[in-house]
Amino acid sequence: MDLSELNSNQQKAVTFEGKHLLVLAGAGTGKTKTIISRAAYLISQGVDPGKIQILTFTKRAASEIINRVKANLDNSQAKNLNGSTFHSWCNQLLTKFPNLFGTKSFTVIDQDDQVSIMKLVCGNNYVQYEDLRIKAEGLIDLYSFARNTKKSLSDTIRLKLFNNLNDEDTVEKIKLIKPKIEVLLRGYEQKKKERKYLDYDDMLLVVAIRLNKDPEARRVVSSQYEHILVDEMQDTNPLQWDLLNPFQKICHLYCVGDDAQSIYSFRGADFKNVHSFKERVENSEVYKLDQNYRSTQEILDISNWLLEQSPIEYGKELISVRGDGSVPEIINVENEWEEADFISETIIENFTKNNKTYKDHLILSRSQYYTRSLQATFIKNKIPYVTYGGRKFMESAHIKDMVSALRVVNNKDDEIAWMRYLSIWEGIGEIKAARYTGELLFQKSIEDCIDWLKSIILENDGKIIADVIETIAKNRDNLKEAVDGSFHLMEERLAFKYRKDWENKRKGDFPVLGILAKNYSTLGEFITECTLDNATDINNSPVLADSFINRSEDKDHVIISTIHSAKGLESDVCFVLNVSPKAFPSSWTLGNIDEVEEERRVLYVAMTRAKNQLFITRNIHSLHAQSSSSVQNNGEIKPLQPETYFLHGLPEEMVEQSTKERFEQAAKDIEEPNKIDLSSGMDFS
DNA sequence: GAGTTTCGTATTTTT
DNA sequence: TACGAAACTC
Repeated sequence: MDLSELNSNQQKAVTFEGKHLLVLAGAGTGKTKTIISRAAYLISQGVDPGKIQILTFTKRAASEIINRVKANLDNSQAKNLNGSTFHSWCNQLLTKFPNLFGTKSFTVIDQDDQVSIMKLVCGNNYVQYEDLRIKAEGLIDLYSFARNTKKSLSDTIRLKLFNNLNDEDTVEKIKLIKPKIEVLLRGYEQKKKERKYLDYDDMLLVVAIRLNKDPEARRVVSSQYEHILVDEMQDTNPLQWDLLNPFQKICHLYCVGDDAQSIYSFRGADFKNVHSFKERVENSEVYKLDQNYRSTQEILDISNWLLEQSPIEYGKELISVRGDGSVPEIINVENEWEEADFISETIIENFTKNNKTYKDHLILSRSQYYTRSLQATFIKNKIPYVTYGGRKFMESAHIKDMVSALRVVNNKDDEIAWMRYLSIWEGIGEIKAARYTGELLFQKSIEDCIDWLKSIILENDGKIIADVIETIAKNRDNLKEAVDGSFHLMEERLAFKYRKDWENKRKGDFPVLGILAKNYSTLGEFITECTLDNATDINNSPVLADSFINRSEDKDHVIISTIHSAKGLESDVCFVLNVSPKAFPSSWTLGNIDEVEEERRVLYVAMTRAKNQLFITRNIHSLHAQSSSSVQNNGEIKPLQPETYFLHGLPEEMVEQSTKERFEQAAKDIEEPNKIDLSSGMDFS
């Protein structure tokens, strides 16, 4: 274990000898490096790698950390090191100790499934649902938020639906709708129980509750772990804290985080939690890292400036070890196509003339949705790219269809899966599917279900409906065969259902699913892992790394990422898209201070990804709208306040506005925002 | 009742 | 986009 590459503060943190530690590390100060070195250090000190558990929020972060620890040591030394997301860790515990947690057999459901169940419940409780203008999605959001933050339903309703107002009028309104919402949420819980479903939050909750109240459970689990290493501590929510808390009695907690990078409050995270670490954890220390190794000083200057404008005191000033570089540039564009053109041109120029690779470029967007035109432009210009944080493989409709067949074999009471599976077939719509599902739930075993299917729907291609299930049931021990065999039977129907983009988009996913399946020995494991593991980009999947698909790290391509998915990433040249009024902060925040400040941190995270060059694009039309007023969708005219734009008041010398000719006029307009402009910001296209 | 087409609408962020 | 609801046809 070589400590010479670490500075003295990092060394101090890595070789910490006390019980528990929180490392507060600003952006680019070596947070990931510290956690990696810590794991390697512990192993080199003789700790059994199997007794170290690294916890992260995304699968990618987990596998990256594990891989880098391995690279740090002789490969075999770190072989049993555990790294997983909070959810997949809990799943391991639930599977490993089914008796302890009372989880003999269960099906993990994702958000789509949650919504499907909630829709069923709303249908059954029309009286409550009728005049409640909340969609099933909204109800699930409320439910999940309340459980993650451990807030009461009333408080959650106030916070989410009434902008946290507390006046008499609001209190009355809440009193009125709360009982209705409660009936629906209880209905949802009932359904979950009946069908043995665990949603994402349940996975954490079941483990947390048991560990907190049962010393025996703590004893059993404590024999498994000595050190828990937590990445991105600022993003933990009260529920996750409940999960970690019991471990302070039985393990060493080693947490790293940065309050200025907390961007998950929508999931219940509260960055102030890191501030109370010392009070909540006995025998703990807090260390700080503040030397930035990533970026040039100019990039840190604008990032520091952004944080200074916040009413929240972060007490943070990043200082660059690397020194000066070039000033960040703001590119003012007409529209997103011009934005896309600018980025394409810059990348191509860097690639052909400036000796840079595609990989040196990172493009960050507030939302996945916004990168559409950019992706189109990249395709046109033949710029290779990958996206992080996009639609997920396992979430795509055709894969879910196939998985629904696997699910009913795994758990024949899986109502949602039966509905989906039956609806695939010709002649079966919502009504018939519901009727059949009702019958199937009465059957004792999957074999009975197969017999029932055969007996009832032999006409048309009815037989195939049973055959698919039978094929899977027969191949429970050979999942690849189960997938390939059932696909063979379903292909014709699926090809028809998705005929619009079957050949070039969907068809190829099924062999991939088969390869994924090969790695699992039981259906339950496979289904659960697929649900939890956002086996997102197939290129990056550790499971597929050894198969025919190359790993994305080996290829050269631009990365397009949402800012949320970009934590931990860094890049030579970084573009932050559409930093315009009403986008930063988003008009969705409605001026709610906590949300606005979170948006500020989102932008902060984005800016601090850049090593040498930071490009910020923005739309000139929204700048004009800024100085006038806007018509709300209720017809009300609401004046916009200039200070609700993060870059308002940015000192001129901190950035360079684009010098390209076609941007010059725009730059002038920004200096004189009140000038009447005939192209008043209305986009008639 | 099922299937098809069209239209509209809403799209922050993730496990 | 892309998904769902509504409108239309069989």
